[in-house]
Amino acid sequence: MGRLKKDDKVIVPFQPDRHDHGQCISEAIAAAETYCKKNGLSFTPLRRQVLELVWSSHGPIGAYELLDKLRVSRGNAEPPTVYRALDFFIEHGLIHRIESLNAYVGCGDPARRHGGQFLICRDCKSVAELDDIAIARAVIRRADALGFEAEQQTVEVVGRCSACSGEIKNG
Amino acid sequence: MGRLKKDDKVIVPFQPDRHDHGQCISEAIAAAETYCKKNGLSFTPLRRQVLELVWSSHGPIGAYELLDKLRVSRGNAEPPTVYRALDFFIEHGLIHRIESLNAYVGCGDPARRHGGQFLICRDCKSVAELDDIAIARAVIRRADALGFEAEQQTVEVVGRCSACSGEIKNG
DNA sequence: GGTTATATGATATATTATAACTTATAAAAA
DNA sequence: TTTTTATAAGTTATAATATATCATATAACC
Repeated sequence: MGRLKKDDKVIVPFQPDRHDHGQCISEAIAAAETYCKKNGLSFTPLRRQVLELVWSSHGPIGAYELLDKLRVSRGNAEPPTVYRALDFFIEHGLIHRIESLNAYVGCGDPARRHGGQFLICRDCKSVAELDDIAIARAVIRRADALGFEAEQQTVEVVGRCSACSGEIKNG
Repeated sequence: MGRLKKDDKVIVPFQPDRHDHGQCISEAIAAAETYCKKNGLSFTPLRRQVLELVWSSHGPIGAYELLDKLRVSRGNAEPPTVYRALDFFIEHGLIHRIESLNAYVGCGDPARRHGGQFLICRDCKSVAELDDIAIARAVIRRADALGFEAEQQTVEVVGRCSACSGEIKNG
């Protein structure tokens, strides 16, 4: 394995079962609320609820799965309700859309502007979000060499996480 | 601007109007046919036609747009016809799917195995495919640092191509 | 030629997302 | 504080993308 260098972060690591999930969610919601307050964005009850649902899945979740969960408390919810909330958060960097899964995940670091970088385990479906500046820079460097002004970059890597590849080796 | 180094390629550059398109298509089809022959894959008339249509758009094209074009000569074509052909080519690396656009492009270099790296111009909608080893390596390095076995990586960069950003500067 | 595998045709339906119009709520201006 | 304006949410309908399934045809193999 390589080593982590400064400037690199694993925003959301692979450890779905090894943390206090409830605390994880409430911290994310609090951070989002703070972020919205600072930026004059309205953090409505509906939006809060949608964000909580996204975080409580703690992995990518689809819009319609989200809608089902939302309907538990809001029986009348319809697709636009969910999509509007998702769009709002995506626009402000609080949720990322994973294109290759048509699914959504909470962003662990909304303050720092970044494109999405995801490691997606094809076995356990868990997703780790990165913020790897070496990758981002390599992208910008090449875009620049072609006179292309890069505004938003998305990196989605499919493979096997350490837990899942370990399972095969061991079992 | 930076410089291009060895090992780096621009597979499909931004130059939608500056090349012999007919030749470009026929070369791609010929390359695909050769590739299929070498690998024991059946390059049927239907598949050939779908691949031609993808290449003739010379930019990302959606499945249903493709279906419409296919129906000009095959009035009975239905979605599965298009999706099967697309899936076949994607599986064998002859077509890439651009996730953020739900669209498909011909791959200019099927022999060399690679994930998709795309620069997508938000103004003129043109797409350049890269095969930048520095980017790919940066991704693999970080994945490796996390014990993640990267199998397939996709990089999609949205921004403005040189022609479009030039137009603004000049006009 | 008969058997098997592969490809395509055809019908139906699933999944994901948005348009457009209405009502409610909040923020700003008068 | 009423009016105005902007923003958010409710509601209905439909668009856009993709797949499941079963039937038929074609190619490859024995």
